[in-house]
Formats: sequence, structure tokens, C-alpha cells
Amino acid sequence: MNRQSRFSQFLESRNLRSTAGRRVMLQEISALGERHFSAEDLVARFRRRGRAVSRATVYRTLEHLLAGGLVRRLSLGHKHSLYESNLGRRHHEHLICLRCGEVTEFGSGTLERLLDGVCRRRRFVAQRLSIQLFGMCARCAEEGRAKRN
Amino acid sequence: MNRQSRFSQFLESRNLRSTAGRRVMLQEISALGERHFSAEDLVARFRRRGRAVSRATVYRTLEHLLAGGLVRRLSLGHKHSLYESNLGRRHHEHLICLRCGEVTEFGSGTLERLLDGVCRRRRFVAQRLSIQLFGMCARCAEEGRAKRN
DNA sequence: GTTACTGCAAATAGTTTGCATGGAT
DNA sequence: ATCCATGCAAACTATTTGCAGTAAC
Repeated sequence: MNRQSRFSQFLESRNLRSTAGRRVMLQEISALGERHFSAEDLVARFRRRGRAVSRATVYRTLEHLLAGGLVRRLSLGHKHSLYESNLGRRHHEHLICLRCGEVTEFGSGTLERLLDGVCRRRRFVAQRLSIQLFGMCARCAEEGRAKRN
Repeated sequence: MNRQSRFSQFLESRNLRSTAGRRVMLQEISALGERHFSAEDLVARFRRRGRAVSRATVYRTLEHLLAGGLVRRLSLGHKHSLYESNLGRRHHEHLICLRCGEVTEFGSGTLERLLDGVCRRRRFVAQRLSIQLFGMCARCAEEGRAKRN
């Protein structure tokens, strides 16, 4: 099932209406592919393309997309949230470089199985994982080493 | 090495001064044991005990304690940060119940080794892990099941 | 004596909300 | 016709900051 129809279905299932703003948002988010984006990024992109969607609507729609599992919200150490499209993507988590800000992704079946085990043992029903490793990427670590020598 | 002397040492190493406010904060945080607390919690506790430390100082001192590794900052899904004392504690991560808000901890050597491997392979130097599982605790899941039947 | 620390209040930034109007069903 | 969605601006919340006075070294 594609993004469009998943969204329509979600809207219908909750008695939400298919409006221009919502369709544009879904479209724009699809266009962003695997990139991370903030609410503000979206507002700016809409402006640039002359299809204004207000900040309020962006935030409200993001809530719906989150509830419907079409996007994922990330906490990568900024005071604002970032989001990423969540359709047709393998589960993954993030490595964040504290020096240059680079964000890379990693996924691991072993990791997921391990956490599944943790949950099963505690009869905890996980709905959402949030895993981030903060540190220094290879390049920055290398530069740091060079400087110290 | 105990908390007090680790803190003194940290202050000294950075040319920071040992002030009343900072000592009181360290004390109060020790008294909180393994509990999680917000910046605001601390301000309130100081008020109640008649040893006022201003909000600004609380935030500024928390920064130092974080830098010195004496406390850890947690993102448990609120808009404010929570903190926990980080001395004499085994590494652990958190399970957060989205229904009742209960937070439980879990630690796993296997998990740490696994993530170490991920980092080594990418030559990423991890400084800090942030792992949260959001979902439903055993009790809430049970109640949910009961209600649906 | 020098320099760092503190408290206050104001500033900041991201996000949320009330309300009047417009649009989907 | 109903009731949900939108835009605007104002509200809100956690956190940060400038500054003038105070305390540690």
C-alpha cells in the first residue's frame, strides 16, 4: 500500500477530512525522501513554492501523521524535533556527531531481537524505540587526533 | 571516589569556584538517590527548605554536572528534560509507559557490547547513549486487555 | 584585587491554542 | 447544514542570557 492511500485510509478511519493542506504536506514529505526535516523546514518549503500552509496546520498535521505511523519524530539533540518519513523504510536508529552535526543511520536485527527479549521478560509492550548514540564521527575523531599530535 | 570529591576535583580542574549554591545542589541531588528530577523540581525543593538557589543557577550548575559526568540528562517524552544522578550507578536505559507514565529501568551488557560493535565498525566514538522504549507497562497492558473483553 | 558566580527579569525558541472564518462531507 | 480544518496572533513553557551586584580566590 502506498503512502497516499495509507494516508487517505487513515484520515477516513478517524473521520478526518482530505484537505488541500494535508495533501500538499504528504506530497512534500514524500519528496523529502529519507531526509530529516523540522516543522519549520516544511513551512519554509511551502512558502518557497507558493503553496502556503500555516505553521499551525503543519504542526497539527504532523500530529496526525505521527499517530498514523506515516512519519517518525526524532530527538537528535536540538531543541526542536526532527521528523522523517516512515514508509517503505527499514527500522533504523541514529548516530549523531556532536562536533560536526552529521547524522548517520544504522539498523540491526540483533538489536531489535535483544530489545524484544527485554520487553517480553517484563511484559512491556513496546510501541516505539528511540535510540541515539551521541559522539564523534570518524572524520571528526580523526581530525581531533591529528590536532593533538 | 565519592561524589563530593569528584565534584570538587571537577570544579578545580576547570577553574570553577566552590560556592554555596553548587554545594547545596550537589547535596540535594545526592539526597534524591535514584529518582529522576527536573530543573524545576530542584528549584522547588530549595524553596521548601529555605535555601534558595535561583532557576538560572540551577540550570547553569546542571550544565557543569553534566559536563563532569555527575548527572545524566534524560528525554522521557516530556517537553522538559529530566536528570538523574550518575554516580555509583550501573548503566541503564528506560522503559516509559505512555498510559500511566511509569518509568522503569533496564540494563544489558549484551546491548552495550552490540552497540560498541556498531560504533567500532563505523569508527564512531560514542560518548553517550540515549535509549528509550515507549509503550505500555505490564499493568496497563493487562487493564487494556480486560477492558476490551 | 581580580575574576567568576548569582539573581533577576527579560529574551528566546519551539510549539500549542482560542477564535472567527472557510471548506469538506 | 453540519462540523471539521485553517490561519492568525497571542499564549505558553522550558531554557538561556545580559547585566549589575556579590563572593571566591
